[in-house]
This record gives sequence, structure tokens and C-alpha cells, in this order.
Amino acid sequence: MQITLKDIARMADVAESTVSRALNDKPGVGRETKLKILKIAKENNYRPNQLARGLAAKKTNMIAVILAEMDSPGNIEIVKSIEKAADEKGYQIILCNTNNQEDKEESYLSLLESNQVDGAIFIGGKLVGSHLLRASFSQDNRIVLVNRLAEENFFTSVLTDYSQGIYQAVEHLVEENFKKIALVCGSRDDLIEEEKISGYKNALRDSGLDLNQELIFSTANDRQAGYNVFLEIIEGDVIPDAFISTRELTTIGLVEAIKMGGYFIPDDFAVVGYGDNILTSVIDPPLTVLSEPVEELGKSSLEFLLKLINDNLDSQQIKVLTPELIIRESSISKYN
Amino acid sequence: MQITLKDIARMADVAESTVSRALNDKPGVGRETKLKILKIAKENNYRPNQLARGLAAKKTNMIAVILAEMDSPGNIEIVKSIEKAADEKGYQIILCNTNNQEDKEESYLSLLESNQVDGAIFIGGKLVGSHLLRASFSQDNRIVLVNRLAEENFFTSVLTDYSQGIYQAVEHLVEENFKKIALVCGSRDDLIEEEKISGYKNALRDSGLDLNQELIFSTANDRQAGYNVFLEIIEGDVIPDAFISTRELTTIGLVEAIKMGGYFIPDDFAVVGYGDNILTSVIDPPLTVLSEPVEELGKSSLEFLLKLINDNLDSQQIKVLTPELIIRESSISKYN
DNA sequence: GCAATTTACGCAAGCGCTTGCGAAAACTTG
DNA sequence: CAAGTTTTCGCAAGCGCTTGCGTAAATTGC
Repeated sequence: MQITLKDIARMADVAESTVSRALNDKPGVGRETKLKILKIAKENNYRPNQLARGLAAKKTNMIAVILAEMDSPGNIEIVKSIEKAADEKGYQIILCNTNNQEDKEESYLSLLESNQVDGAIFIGGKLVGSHLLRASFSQDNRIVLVNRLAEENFFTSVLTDYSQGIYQAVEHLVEENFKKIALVCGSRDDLIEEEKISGYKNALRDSGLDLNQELIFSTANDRQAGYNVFLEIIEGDVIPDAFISTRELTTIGLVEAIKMGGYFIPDDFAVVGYGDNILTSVIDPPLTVLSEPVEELGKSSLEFLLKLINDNLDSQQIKVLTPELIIRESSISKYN
Repeated sequence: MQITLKDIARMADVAESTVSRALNDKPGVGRETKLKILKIAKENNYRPNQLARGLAAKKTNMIAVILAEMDSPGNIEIVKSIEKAADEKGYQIILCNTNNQEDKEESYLSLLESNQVDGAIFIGGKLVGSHLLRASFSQDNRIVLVNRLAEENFFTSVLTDYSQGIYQAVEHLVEENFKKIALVCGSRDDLIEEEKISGYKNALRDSGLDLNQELIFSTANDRQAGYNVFLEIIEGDVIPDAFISTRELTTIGLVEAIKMGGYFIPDDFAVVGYGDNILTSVIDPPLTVLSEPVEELGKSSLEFLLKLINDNLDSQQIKVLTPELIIRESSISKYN
């Protein structure tokens, strides 16, 4: 049997309440007694039952990080950053992977609703809406969204400015003399994808290039999808000379397909990928990428969340971070 | 305020105990009443407080998965497999990343000790021993180790047979006519690394090759370490013609260093890497790898754990799985 | 050295749930 | 239809902790 508060109290010959206060560093317990209690607790390797503690105090010091996809190196970096920040503040994170399944998202949300965690951070994923919304008003929305646009400005969010990022990418490609720039993004019912498209359109306009709807593609974020989209593209009516591929895994597949087709990067097709990670840097040729401020995304999201939790803020806040364009071989025109 | 069991009981005009039994599908509640209770609970979107439930029932249906490194794609795959299996059994996992820090490992162990989780699976990482051991006898060791060798056969474990894997790799390289095969592994105070070395030695012996201690290298598992080890190697006395690199990230760095040095794979150096994942397949040239049975590792570890938890088994079990050699360009001799 | 403060501690209720046990109600059976 | 059996349900204790409140002890001030 586990050793409990009561046991410690008996050993120290004080009341349970005193032990509790001593252990939690709360006022109202004398220096002597406190030391004695701490000593006994340590000697007996006492571990408070966090369930009981959470139940009584209505606070668990755990937060849920709900991840749409674990395969994405960028997301993993965000998680690591959150974890680091949480650790410093005395919070533990519990990581939940939804694999882009909406029902799992809902089921993980019940961690919040059933008080197992003090708050939740959602990383990526589509906005499904209904259940999130519901949760948000049933609870006092201790929820932060990372890289996910909500329909209403309902949730505190930390966002990467994809629009701005894509804009930069187009600009860069135009400077390198590419003229037919294709955009490969995710599902169009995802608001964040519309953001990308809007940046793309703006940049084309400002560069005096024509917009061709046929050069905008939507795919899933996996390797095969990236591969397939290229096959589709080269059989299409209008062949691009450059790609902006905005999702990590898709980009990998796309590059493979290009090479497999006997084409060269950047000679035949320039490529701008997404995410400054080991994948995009290892692939041949090294990819020019839009680099997400992963560290900052994680840190800020945690800070926001703690503010929501502790200060009981109910006003929502939004922070927008700009990605950085990291230029490598894959987008440098040979004929420049 | 959250709606509670008591509320439901009042609304249904029955006792709390009846509601509890109805909700948990336990016998002793009439069909009529049960239906009524379920209906009311659903209508009110009732969510049991899992803390209270865990406290009372001494069971949380959550298990901790404690991960030594999140950067490793292989580990991520194992986690996903565990998660899938857990989901089917009605368990939720909470993922804890230690970043190879022993103290974090200990702190996460307290999730177990403080009853927040019903069991824990450790993936990878060194055996530190002391605290794990301590935990194991304080609790009735509801712990499963994946790819981690314990000093005593104390814990239920699921292991990849590295020795056997490396043996295969050497054999393959020998067939391809490589004669000076270097082994790049992790820290030698890790028992599992000794396993690798033992497989390496056996294979050399059986192939009639001389063992040269200078061809065994230990490094951290990151890209830079892999890079550095190659620099070190080519300045050494004895230059290998092939590498078996047993850790994912190290392998990437090693390959980069080889290419950066102006050498060719496999012409100048053959490479056998570790882990059949996107990284090793995307790199140029595609790497021959030892492929871990990630799916199976995850699945079995969960099964073992549930057996420990539910059947209260105290006997430890060990399952050993053999990695598969996937042959790609990086180890095919041109002169064969 | 005695009243007024302050500090240290214990009491007990309560967090939301589970579960053993006993009583009432609903069924059997001959 | 009475006695026995089974089913349905409520009572109450308890899981291990926190916390408001009240009182006793220690401290201060003059």
C-alpha cells in the first residue's frame, strides 16, 4: 500500500492539514514543524496522490497538448518547446495524438472537461468547430490554438502568418525568374489553407503575374499525396516551373516524384518547401523552406494558456508570428 | 460549474450509487432505471470527473509512455502503435518526453507512483537503474521496457535483437566484399549498445575478419555527432570501407559528412543505417537499413502491460523481436 | 506582567466518485 | 398464497487530499 498524507501526519504527530500545508509551502506552519514534516516525508519517499490533490484543489498542474499529426517534425519541435516552458512553470504536459481524427480530438477534450488537466493546447488540425465551441462555453475556455484558425475569434491563438510566408516565397521565386508558380496546400475546407492561398494571390498580383487556378492544388499531408500530385500536375494543361509546397510530408513526396520523373531541381522545377527541419535539409537538393518559428510558437502558446488558467482571463488573444524564408539550392535559378 | 453524479442522481430521482452503476454498466440496476439515467446523463452532457473516479476506483485507464527521445522517427512509430492498441482496449496514453534526462524520467515515474496512471511503458533510454528499481518494488511493477536492457531481468520487456540485426548487417557487407567494417553505436554504458557490439564481434569472427577495436565508435544520437565521428574516423589510423550506424540521427550526420568530404556512397564507403523511416529512405543514396519491427514492439508492449495491470502478474516476461535488413543502394558494392 | 496581536496548529467538511452491505420490492415456486 | 429467491436500489463509508475557521500558544507592546 502506498504511503499517504495521513501516515505522515501520524508519524510526525501533527494533523493532516499541517502536513498538507508544510508540503505545499503554505503559510501557517512553524519552521520547526515544517522541517520535521519534510524530513519524514522524504525519508518515507512520500508521493502525494495527484488524483486526490487534483480533486480537492481543482487543479492538476497538467496540461494537454493535442496534436493533429505526430509525423510532422515541426509539430514535434513545437511540442518540445511547450514542454520546456511548462517544465519551468511546474506544469507537466500530456501529449495526445489525434491523427487528424476529429472524434479523437473530442475524446481528448474530455480530459479538460473531466478536470484531468488544467488546460489544453491544440496544435494544427482543421477547425471542426462544433465540439470545440461547445467545450469552450461549457468550460471557461482554457484552450489555446496553435496554427489553427477558428471561425469566430473565440479562442486565444498563436498563429504563423502563412499568408505572409507564402507571399515572401512567391516574391523570391519571381526574383529568381520563375513565372509559373504552383501552390500545393492542404484541404481547402481548412481556413488556414485559405490563408496560404490568399498570400499566394496577393503576391502574384503584386508581381504582375497571372493567377491560374489550375496551379493551386490541395492534398493530404503525406508522402504519397505529394508524389501523386506531381503525377497529376505533369499531365495537366499548364505545367509550372516552380512549386511552393506548404506541408512537410507532401513536400517530400513531391520532390521524390520530380526526381523519379527524371526532372531536376531547380533546373526543371524550383521547389520551396515548408519547415526548417532535418527532412527538408537532408533531401537532395537541400530545400529552400519557409521556416516556422517553432520555438516561439510553443513558448507563447504555453504562456497564453497559463494566463488563461491563472488569471482567469476570459478575453481571447491572438499572436501572429512570421515565418522566415531560408534560401537553399532548390529555388536558385541557374539562369540568373 | 461542472455537472456531477449527484446532479444526475437528483434529476433521475435515484441514489448516486445507482447512477454510478448505470453509467459503468455494472449489474444491479433495472433496465428501466438504467435507460432513464443514461438518457438524462446524455442530455446534460455529463462527464464523469476522472480524478474522482480514479481516486475511488484506484484505476485511471491511462498509461504513461515515457520516451527517451522524440526526434527519433522509429520511436514515434512505436508510440503510435501503442496508442492504437491502447485505444482499442479503452486506455488512453499520456506521452512523456525525457530528452534522455534521467531526472525527468524519475519525475515522470511519479505519475505511476502517485496513481495518475495505471502503468508505464519506457521506450529506449539508458538503464539508470536505481530509481527504476526502487519504483519497481515500491509499486508492483506495472512497467514495461521497450528496447532497453535492464541489469537484472526484473522488468517485463520487449526488445529488438540488435545483436542479431548487426550480425546480419555485417554478413551482408561481407558478401558485398567490404572488409573493414566500422560500427557506430551509442554510449557504451548502455547495455543495449554492448549487445550491438557483441553481434558485430560474432559476425566478424564467423566471417573470418579481424576485429579492430579502433573501428568501434560511440557517439550521441544526433546529427552533429554523426558528422563529427566521420571527421574523426578519416583522420584515424585505420580507415574503414563500410559503416554500420545504429542510430537514426547519427546516421544522417554521418552520411552528410561523407558526402561533404567529397566521398561517395557506396563507392568509397558503404553505409548500413538504422530504422526504415522517411529519413533514411529520403537521403541520397537511399540507405540500407536494419528495420525495427516498430508496430510489433508497440503492440506487444501494451499487451504485456495490460496483462501486468489486470491479471496482477508479477512474473516478468521478455519478448525479443528480430530486425529485418532492408537492402538499398548504400551498401551494394559496385565491384561485385 | 497583562491585554492585544500575531502565529501555529487541529477540526471537520468536502472534492466527485465507487462499492459493500442491507432492506425493500419484484419475482418465483409448490 | 406464503415462503423462499432474486433483483433493484439506497445508505454510508471511504479514496487521499485541501482549506476555512476556530482555538491555543507564542509574541508583542506598554
